[in-house]
Amino acid sequence: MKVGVSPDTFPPRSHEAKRISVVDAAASVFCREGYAGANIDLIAAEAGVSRQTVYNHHGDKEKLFMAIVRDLTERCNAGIFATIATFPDQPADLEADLVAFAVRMNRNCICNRDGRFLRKLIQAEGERYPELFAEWREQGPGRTWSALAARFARLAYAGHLSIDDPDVAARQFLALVNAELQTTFMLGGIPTEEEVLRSATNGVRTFLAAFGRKKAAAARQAALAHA
Amino acid sequence: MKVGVSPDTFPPRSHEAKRISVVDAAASVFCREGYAGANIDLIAAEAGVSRQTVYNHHGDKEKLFMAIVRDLTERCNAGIFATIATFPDQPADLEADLVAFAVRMNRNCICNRDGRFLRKLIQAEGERYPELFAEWREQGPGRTWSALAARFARLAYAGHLSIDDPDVAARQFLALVNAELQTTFMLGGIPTEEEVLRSATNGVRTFLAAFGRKKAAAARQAALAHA
DNA sequence: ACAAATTTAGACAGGCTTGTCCAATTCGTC
DNA sequence: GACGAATTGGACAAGCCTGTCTAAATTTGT
Repeated sequence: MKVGVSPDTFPPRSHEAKRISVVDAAASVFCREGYAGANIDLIAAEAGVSRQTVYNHHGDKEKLFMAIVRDLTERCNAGIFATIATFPDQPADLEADLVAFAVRMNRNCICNRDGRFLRKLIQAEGERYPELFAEWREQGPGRTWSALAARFARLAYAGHLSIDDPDVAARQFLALVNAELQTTFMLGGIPTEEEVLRSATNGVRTFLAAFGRKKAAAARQAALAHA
Repeated sequence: MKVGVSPDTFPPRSHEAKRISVVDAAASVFCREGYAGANIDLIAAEAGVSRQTVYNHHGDKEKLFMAIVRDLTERCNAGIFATIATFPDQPADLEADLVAFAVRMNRNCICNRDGRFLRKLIQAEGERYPELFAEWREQGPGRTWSALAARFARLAYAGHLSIDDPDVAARQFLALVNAELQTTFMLGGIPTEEEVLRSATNGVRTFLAAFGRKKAAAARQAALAHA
């Protein structure tokens, strides 16, 4: 929208800076206090601006909330796709590469500020704003899991894995590498680097035991036949 | 406190009935609206009592909230341990029995009213009441996972599974059988019976591919040696 | 049927929050 | 240095919510 001869300078500099400041503070307060408990005065104070400035920029408590969610959704999706782009398509050491990928995924998308905030807002207010979070649902998990599934399918096609349903495998991969962080996530905490690494290591090990090419394939076929 | 010759009849009947009614309504409203957004008038109306009765029984909004959380925690833990007691220690058909167990676990503990409510309250207000939820953390996930790990260890000892670390296996089991329900949980929804069954089936299949006795053991050892 | 306890509806004060308005001040730009 | 736009602090009305109080109505046990 901002079309001008000299880009990025037309709107006054600190105007946009304050807007960002307000958005950041609002995300933090909405997360901490919930929608009803979030207090515009507190947001303004935390952003270092006056209450009137908050209203000037975003008009309304509800509009402000919507802006926050859209902002977080956009940034999180961008981060997730950027990280999926680093998927090890041609792994040197499959286990080590997948562990590293899982750690990146956690650090850059799930444990970082935006990820934690968006998750909490969705959990807390998702039912109240269906249309807002339906957008997230389609753009986020839907596209993300497909993209990840495509990478796993390619890895299987190249002979590194033995996978029947790449979509299922992708979801299970994410579930496994986060298996030991659930309690921490539940309480809104931030796992340590070591916890993230251990959960990813254990998760990838089990994932490869199930989907690895070597001998697991036989066991997997046996299990399927047995069912 | 209620010491009497004829137990359970000393306090008037509908007194306790109203108390339960208030607790149920409060759980629902706290969940839906968040702590700050929960409105005592609405709780009273939803419970079919007057506002004053709510105050007579629980004294305070915060005390009421505490009572709700304690109540839910207690009931959920009881349900979880009751369900763990149905773990297939001597499986006829390991895959089918584990799938059935996973479905029971989901239906009776995670997807039911108490489970969904407690999860949402912990996520939303956990940081605000650390001592309250610390109790849950120790009594809930801590003891639950240990108990489940013990069952898996017994299954491995009996030769049905090949497990190195039962605690890790137990957490991964739960993560796998819930892998496809994450998005639904996140938005507070209730998965259909079919979704629960499919997620459990896929999860158990992968779990057995990784920890099953037949040939996966060899693959697992290979993966370990390779790391 | 009686007496005690509980419940109810409504009014009420006190406090907090949202959103608006306005005059004074500061900031960025020419 | 001067102009215009943005920001500030504060006051303000309106509404909502909590928690208390009261008198009337209802329920309970005997």
